[in-house]
Amino acid sequence: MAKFLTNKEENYAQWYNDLVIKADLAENSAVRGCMVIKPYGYAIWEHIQAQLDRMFKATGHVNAYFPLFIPKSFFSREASHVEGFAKECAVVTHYRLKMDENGKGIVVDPTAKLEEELIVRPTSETIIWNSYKNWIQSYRDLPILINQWANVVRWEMRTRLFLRTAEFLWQEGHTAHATKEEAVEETEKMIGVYSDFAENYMALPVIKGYKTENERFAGALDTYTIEALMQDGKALQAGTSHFLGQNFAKAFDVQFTDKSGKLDYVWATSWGLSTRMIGALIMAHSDNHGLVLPPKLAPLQVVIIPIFKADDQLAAISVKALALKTELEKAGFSVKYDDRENFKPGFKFADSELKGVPVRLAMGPRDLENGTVEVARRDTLEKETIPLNAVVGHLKKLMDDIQVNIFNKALKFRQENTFSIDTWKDFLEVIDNQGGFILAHWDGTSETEEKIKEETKATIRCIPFDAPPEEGKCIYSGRPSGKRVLFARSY
RNA sequence: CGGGGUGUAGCGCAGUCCGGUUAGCGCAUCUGGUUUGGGACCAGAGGGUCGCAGGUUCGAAUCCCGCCACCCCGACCA
Repeated sequence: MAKFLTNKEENYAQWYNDLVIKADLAENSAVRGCMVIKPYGYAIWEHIQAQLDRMFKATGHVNAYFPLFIPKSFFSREASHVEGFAKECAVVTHYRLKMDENGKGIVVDPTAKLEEELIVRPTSETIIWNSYKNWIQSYRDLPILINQWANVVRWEMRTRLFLRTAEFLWQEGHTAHATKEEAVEETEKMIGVYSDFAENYMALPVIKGYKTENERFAGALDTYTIEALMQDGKALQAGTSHFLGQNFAKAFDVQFTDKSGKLDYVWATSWGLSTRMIGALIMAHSDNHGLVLPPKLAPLQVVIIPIFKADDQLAAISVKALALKTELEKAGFSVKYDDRENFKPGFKFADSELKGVPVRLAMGPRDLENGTVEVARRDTLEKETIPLNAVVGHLKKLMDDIQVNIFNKALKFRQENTFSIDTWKDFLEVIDNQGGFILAHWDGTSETEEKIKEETKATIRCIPFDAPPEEGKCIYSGRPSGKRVLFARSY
C-alpha cells in the first residue's frame, strides 16, 4: 500500500518530505532555502488566508502593506530586536547591475553602492513603527489595528519545505494602543483567534501559553503561543502573539496626548502566523496513504470518479455525475469530476487519497442501475453505498463528521502523548523513548531551562495559561515551583 | 556554518573504483490497440550540454581542482 510514500513509522522526516513533493504542494527552487509553493499547496494557503482574514476583520482589523526593505538604521533602534534577528538578515547593498567588462555575463556595478544598506524584512515592526510615528498624535488616533499579508526573509541555515524556509509567507498584525491594558487584551485576543482557527478550521488541537524569557520574541515583553503536537512526538509552534510594551514606541519616539493632556508612549502588539501552518497540517493528520485535509481547508472537498467499461457507459455516467457535481456545488462543496480516460479507477482512488480529498464518490454501472453512489471518506478510509438522492444531505453531515473526527483523533493522540513527569530519570526516559509533551515543574530560571535544553534538546514550549497552581519541585534543580510547564522537543 | 552523502532523460536509478564503440534500465510522455468497482497490458516512438566551470589526456559521466544545489546529522531559528 502507498508504495510511493515512505512509511511514516519507518522514517518520519522522509515521509514528510515525500508527501510534500508527491502531493504536489511545493518543491525546492533554484534558490537555496527557498521553496516554490505549487498550485495545490498554495490553494491550501489561500483557504488559510481567507479564513484568518475574515477573523481579523471580524475583530476590527484592517489590511495594509509596508515595504519589503528596511533601512539598516531602523533596525538598530530596538536593541534586543536587532540582536534577535541580526544573524539571519539578507542585506541589499547595491541597486544596479552592468555588463562585465571582460564581456561575460553581468556583474554588480560597484559604483552603484547604496548609501544606506537595506535589510530585507525578517519582520516589520521597525518599518511599521516608523510610519506609526507620523500617524499618531492623540488618543483619538488610537487604536491602530493593522494586519499585513507579506513575505519575509530569514536566512536559515537548515531549511525544510514549509517548516523552515529562508523566505516564507505570513501575516503580521501590528497594533498600537493608548493603554497597557488594551494592548495586553489585544495580545490575548489574537492568540485566541489563532487557537480558534487552529482548532476549528485546521482541526489542530493547541495549547495556549506564555513563552519563557529565552523563547520570547526579540523585543517583546511577553509572547503568547499556540503549541501543537505532531505525530512524531515533536511540538510545533503554530502561531505567536506578542505584547511589545512601549519598546518600539520608545525606539521610534511614538508619543500621544491622552485625554488628560499628558504625553505618553504608545503601547504595541504584534502577532503572526505563517505558511509553516501547512507543515503542521500535514504532520498532524496525514497517514501512509497521503494527506488528510480537514474539509474546511481542503481546496477540493469532493472528487467524483466514474467507473466504466465502454464509452457509452462513460457517457451515461457522466450525465449523472455532472448533475451531481452541479447539485453539490450549489450546496457549497468544491467538487472535481475526474473523468481522465488515461487512468484506471484504482489509480484515481489512490491519487485522491494522496491529495487528501475528504470525500470520494465512485459511480459505476452498478450504481447507475441502482440509483446509488459509493461514498468513501479519507480520514477513516471507510466506504458505503448510498442512494443518489440522499448524497447532498449525507455529505453535509459527513464533512462535519470528518472535521470533528480528525480533530478528535489529533486530540486523543496528544492526550496519549502528554505525560506528567516528576523525576529527572523519567523525564529523560520519556524524551528519549517516546517524545510528546511533558508537564513538569520548573524553577523559573533561564539557567535551568538552558541546562535542560543542552542535556535533552527539549525546551519549554510554553507555560500553559490554564496550568493550575500546584506546589512541586523543579524536575532539574529540585527548587520549589508553583506550577507545571510544557516541555517538548520541537520543530 | 561544521561532519557525512548525493547530483547521469520529467522522476527513480545503473555505469564512476580500474578513462576507450552509438551512455543504459524502470517509471512517466507520445502514437496505435486492448482495458477500466483499488495504483492495467502489448507494440512502436521521442527525449541526455552526464549539476556548473576549469584542467590532465589521443580520448573524460569516469581522473584532478574550484564552485553550486539537494538530503541526513549537529550548531542557529517561526
